[in-house]
Amino acid sequence: MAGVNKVILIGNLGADPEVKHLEGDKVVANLRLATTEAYKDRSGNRVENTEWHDLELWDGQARVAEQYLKKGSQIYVEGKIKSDTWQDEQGNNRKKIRIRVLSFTMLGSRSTGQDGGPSGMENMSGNAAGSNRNQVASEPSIDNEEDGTDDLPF
Amino acid sequence: MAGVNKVILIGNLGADPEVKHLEGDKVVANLRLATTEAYKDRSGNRVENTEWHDLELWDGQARVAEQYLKKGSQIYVEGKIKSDTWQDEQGNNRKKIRIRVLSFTMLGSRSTGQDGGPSGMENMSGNAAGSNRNQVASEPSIDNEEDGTDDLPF
Amino acid sequence: MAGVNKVILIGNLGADPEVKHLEGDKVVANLRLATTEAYKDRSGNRVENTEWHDLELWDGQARVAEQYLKKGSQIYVEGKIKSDTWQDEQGNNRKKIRIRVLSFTMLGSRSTGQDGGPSGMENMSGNAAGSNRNQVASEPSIDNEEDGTDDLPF
Amino acid sequence: MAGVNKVILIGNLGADPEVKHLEGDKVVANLRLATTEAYKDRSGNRVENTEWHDLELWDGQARVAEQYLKKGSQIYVEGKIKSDTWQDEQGNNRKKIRIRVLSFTMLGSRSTGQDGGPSGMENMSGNAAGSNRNQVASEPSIDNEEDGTDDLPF
DNA sequence: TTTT
DNA sequence: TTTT
Repeated sequence: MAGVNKVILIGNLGADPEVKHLEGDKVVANLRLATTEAYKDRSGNRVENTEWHDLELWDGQARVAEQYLKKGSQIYVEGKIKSDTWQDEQGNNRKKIRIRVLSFTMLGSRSTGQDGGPSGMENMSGNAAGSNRNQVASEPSIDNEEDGTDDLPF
Repeated sequence: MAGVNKVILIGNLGADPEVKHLEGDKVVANLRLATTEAYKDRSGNRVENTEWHDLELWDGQARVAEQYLKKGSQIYVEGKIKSDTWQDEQGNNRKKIRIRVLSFTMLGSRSTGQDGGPSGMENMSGNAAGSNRNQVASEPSIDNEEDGTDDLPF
Repeated sequence: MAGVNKVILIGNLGADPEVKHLEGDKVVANLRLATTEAYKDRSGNRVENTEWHDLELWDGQARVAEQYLKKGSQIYVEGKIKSDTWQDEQGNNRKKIRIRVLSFTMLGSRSTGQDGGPSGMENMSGNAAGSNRNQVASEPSIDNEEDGTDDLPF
Repeated sequence: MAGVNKVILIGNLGADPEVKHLEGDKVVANLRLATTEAYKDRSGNRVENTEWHDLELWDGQARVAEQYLKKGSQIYVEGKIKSDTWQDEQGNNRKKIRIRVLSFTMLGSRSTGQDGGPSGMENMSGNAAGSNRNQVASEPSIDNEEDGTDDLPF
């Protein structure tokens, strides 16, 4: 008991978020995130290795993702590992792992303009994504007033 | 903007929690936590190095700590670095750093049953302390003022 | 570029480590780790949810795991997500995710002395598994061949 | 025993790195890092709160910091809390906390030029700072094959 | 399949 | 001041 299941990622989106608006005001967003590491192999050659992660966000987080993230966005993500299991057509047990995102933050979104002034976006995203509210998160089917309006950048 | 300030500790309490019940139902608990690392120096001798951390817990967390933690308890802690600044008697600027605990979990409390106690204890603590709260985050049915006013203790 | 891919787990082993000694002195250990979270559903009922993780350890770490871990052991794990992909018999693309363990620490091994064993064990494991190595990592003045032999508690 | 002392930060440098080259090829860099969180107070007003951290890097990390970081740089940092204690002029015991950086990564340093091609810098920093080598930390003398063969199990 |  |  009393387990810990925590994932921390920094990477870039491989595509725009896929967002589904479900009944009852529920929203889910799926993201593909690439984390790349680089190291030198035995011969001293630089090797790059990219891992792709399937992220799942709900409700407030999903709405923020829909609005502010797009292909290429660099984000910091905090979440947990979550597996879905099912039987495929052949009756084999299958398992798929997703990262259930509990909080995220946009990175490096300095509005290109070195000092173009606050685009507002970063702040809003910062606020909404809630790097610091990462202990808060959102349960899909749950009225999640913690962050409440906070997950919504308005 | 959009920062991350996260601390993860595993260690043992150097003393029983110090708990203060304030007006307005607020509670604050202060803990001293030791994290010990061991390594071998150049001569191959084992060296131990202990770092002491000042932890601060509020309200729900503080109450759980008061009830279940004591000197020697091993815990997993998640929180953030928080500095207090003030002027000392000589008028010098002083600064003290504390870890504001956002969640914790009791470890290794294999009911050795030192002194009995409800076997359900770990669960309660696990649940209440919310090791899982931070993964799960929102307790559906629980008034979860966490970040709310909680970051502003007064 | 410059990604982060980090996993932090605390849980219990569902079985003894499976260890394979390969040619060339290489060793790999596979562990099944359960992380359990508890929360209350909308009706206020306590719900437990367990996630099973496939861990993979190499060489020094694997040897320590082989020697000191067993079914039921509670450990802290730090690692990264790593996917294997292949084609199954039907020619479908398949993917399996594992946690590549970079360090681990035994927890709560308060020598209840289930079956005796060297009381110094925890230290050795602590040292060897190197939970602290990853925090210590490089000591400025120390020739820190990293994980090298250092992962071996001898 | 077997403690964990881990700090994860994302923020911006308040000033250029202060670097000291010591005898014996040792180098130490000190950084001031700001992590900002934003939340809404009880009245719904947006509040920003900035925490300043004193970071300490050694050798390889210090050299990379010296070369690539400057005031305003956004970085991801992994390290541990480390306290220095001493007596001040009045004979009072004083304590100062620093974050000993074990790895860092530059963020958002997309060479402004959307696709200006690899400036090289990011890669180098990525490689050197070793977001992924973050369990490894600074190799005094660099050539950091640690994970090297280790990530390649054969 | 663990743990409480 | 903890723990091993």
